[in-house]
Amino acid sequence: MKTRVLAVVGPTASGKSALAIELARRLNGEIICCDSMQIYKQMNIGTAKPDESELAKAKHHLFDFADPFVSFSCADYIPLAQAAIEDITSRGKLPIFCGGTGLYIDRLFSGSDFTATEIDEGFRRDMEAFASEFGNEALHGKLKEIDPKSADEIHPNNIKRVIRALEIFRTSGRLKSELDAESKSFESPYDTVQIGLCYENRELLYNRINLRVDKMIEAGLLDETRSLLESGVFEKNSTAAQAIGYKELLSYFRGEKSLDEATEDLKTATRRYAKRQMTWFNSHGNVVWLKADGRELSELADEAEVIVKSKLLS
RNA sequence: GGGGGAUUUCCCGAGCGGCCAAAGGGGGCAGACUGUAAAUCUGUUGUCACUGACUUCGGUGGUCCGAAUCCACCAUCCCCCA
Repeated sequence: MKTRVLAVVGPTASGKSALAIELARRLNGEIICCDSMQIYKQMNIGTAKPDESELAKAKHHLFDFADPFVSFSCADYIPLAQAAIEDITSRGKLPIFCGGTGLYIDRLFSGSDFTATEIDEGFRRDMEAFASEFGNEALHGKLKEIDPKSADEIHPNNIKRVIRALEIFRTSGRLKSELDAESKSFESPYDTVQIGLCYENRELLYNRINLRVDKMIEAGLLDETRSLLESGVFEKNSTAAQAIGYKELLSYFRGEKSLDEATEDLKTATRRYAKRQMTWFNSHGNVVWLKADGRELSELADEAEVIVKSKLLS
């Protein structure tokens, strides 16, 4: 019998955290972060990490532990998440993933492993240089020679992915298209259910986002950004430096924009991110959607509880 | 009171007589995604009976075969002199 795992997914600001906590309470579960930014230390307000009172309501894993100066990736995440599942399950509890990083959940749930391939920073830099000198098409041409199938699926302008495909061949001697095909045949080691929060009326979600950003500013996002800025994280090309919430405020600190303008940029970036998440979750995994428009947490939790009990815990 | 400049499609902003439904960017909408994923990338964005037609470039009139582009007047905004 496979290990049962639950996930609460959906776009940013949709109310995932609160629902996950409530479900943890009702179903004897513990929460595991599947958010690529909430894992970092020193990034609290901007990533909307659960606060003290929320942390007190349920046991949380994989939040607030990574060093923002060290790049962290999906491949680093998977073994940690697997260990967390094992730990929680061994104590007779239900692991509940909560977060909006679709790729992490997708790879974890499908039993992917990245151990066959590696990263090669130097190679990446060389390829970037090649692309800027000879053009994206030329770089794409290299991939076409060794792995035409992948080349066909990756747009020439998406340099990062073209480079990764080349990197896979360089570090493992295997083709990305081949590895992808293999991974599709893996059987998931878990029995999973993904509960997604969606808003039929997009404006409602966007309002929540706008409001949350305002609250973040009130809660001291500027100070948090300033200290991260002073620490030098944003000069590093790390994953953490990409977090929405800080980089948009940088133009304010540099005196290029007013606080209002920078705040607007932050809201816009967050809304666009939410849209990308919706696109992802709509086409990955079998998400059971819960309409969240104007509904109380208890109501959503009731519905989610029924779904989980029938689909996962029966 | 006198002189000069501006007004472009949701926003910013090019265009300065035909090749303009109008560059480019932003935003919106849709999509992709297997080691940076809160990242990266793609498509689309006046209307319709959509390989064509129709309505748009502050307003009204005019010049011209033809105008967002030229002229006149009006409106609004900005700058300089008083």
